[in-house]
Amino acid sequence: MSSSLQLEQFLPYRLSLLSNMVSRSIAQHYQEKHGLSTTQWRVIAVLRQFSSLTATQLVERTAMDKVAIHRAVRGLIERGLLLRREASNDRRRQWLSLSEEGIALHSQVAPKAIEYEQQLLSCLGDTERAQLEQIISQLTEHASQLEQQWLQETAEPDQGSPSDLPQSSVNIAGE
Amino acid sequence: MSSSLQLEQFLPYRLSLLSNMVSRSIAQHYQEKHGLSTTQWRVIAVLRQFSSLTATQLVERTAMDKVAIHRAVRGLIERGLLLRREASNDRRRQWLSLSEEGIALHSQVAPKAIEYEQQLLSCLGDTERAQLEQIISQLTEHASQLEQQWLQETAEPDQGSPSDLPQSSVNIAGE
DNA sequence: CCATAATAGTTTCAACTGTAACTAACCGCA
DNA sequence: TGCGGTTAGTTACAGTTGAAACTATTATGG
Repeated sequence: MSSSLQLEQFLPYRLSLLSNMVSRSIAQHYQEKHGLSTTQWRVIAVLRQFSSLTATQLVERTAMDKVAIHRAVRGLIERGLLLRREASNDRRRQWLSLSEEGIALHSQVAPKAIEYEQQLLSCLGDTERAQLEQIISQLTEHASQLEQQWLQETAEPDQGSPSDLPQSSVNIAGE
Repeated sequence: MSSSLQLEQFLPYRLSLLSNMVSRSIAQHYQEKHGLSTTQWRVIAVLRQFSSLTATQLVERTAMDKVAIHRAVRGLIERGLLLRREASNDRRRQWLSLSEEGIALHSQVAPKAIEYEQQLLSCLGDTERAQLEQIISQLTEHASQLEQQWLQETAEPDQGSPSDLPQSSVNIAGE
């Protein structure tokens, strides 16, 4: 029983700390030097890979919600970093792609991001990196399933069993 | 060279995805069932451990900024979940502690959080869990150092060497 | 075909968040 | 004692965020 946790021991909390720190570090760079939000940078990164996507496809690929994508895209278009043209077969859709300037910006920022990743990982050996990759994949997939479950549990409208699954009577947790 | 990354391969992005998923799952529960924000829940969790802390100590222990803590605390006091009394020796400070109701609430939420952590980790073997713990610790410490560095780099007001450390000329990155 | 539903993108609004400024209390040293 | 500097907590404000409503267009099925 690894019950009786403290906040500092609690995996979700530690993950959140780490992730925030990492995000802040990189965001620092592209925000202050290039005036990009995180969402905007993600849009650019994804469009560099896929050349041309619709907003909905961006939503799928970046795991951000459509309002966020909309706003990011609007800002990028205003700055001339993105091009937009209507899809010929469906006038609701519009294809988005990087402009020359967008590509140029990407090639300024991407190396920095990669550099950061390298530096971050430099504290791990090759084996550890492989383990990390593997573990994150597993956790992500599993967490995605759990999210569904927990979402439904919460959504249940009636009494049923408010606190079934009597669980360790213990101490803490965060996040 | 692990250059030429795609967003889905980029560690900071993957970390962010995982962390958000995990946070959302748990937050789901204490937000919808108990009307607690993440910060509020963290405050409760920490105060359950330490019985009595000042706001400043909470800031240190939760890694959230003082305005966030202030607002969380105010909300909790209004709901009668927290007690506040002025420190005798320093009238600026005030000791915060859980009320009976606060403790009761904690004992409703904590098991759920622990249960979630258990479920999440159930997709890993014992070895993997140990590795994960270890790697996260290392990364967190290292990331904390890097954050300082990158912060300074950005803050540098002059030209100096805008892009020293010529790095892989490559492809992508997110976040 | 027309009516209904679904989808893509956009707008609105209210809540949340962080930065910076502010107030009150303490500290230290002359 | 009293004045600059520091610290604890609070407030104000401006920017960001997400849920839900809305518009325009396309798909469906009777």
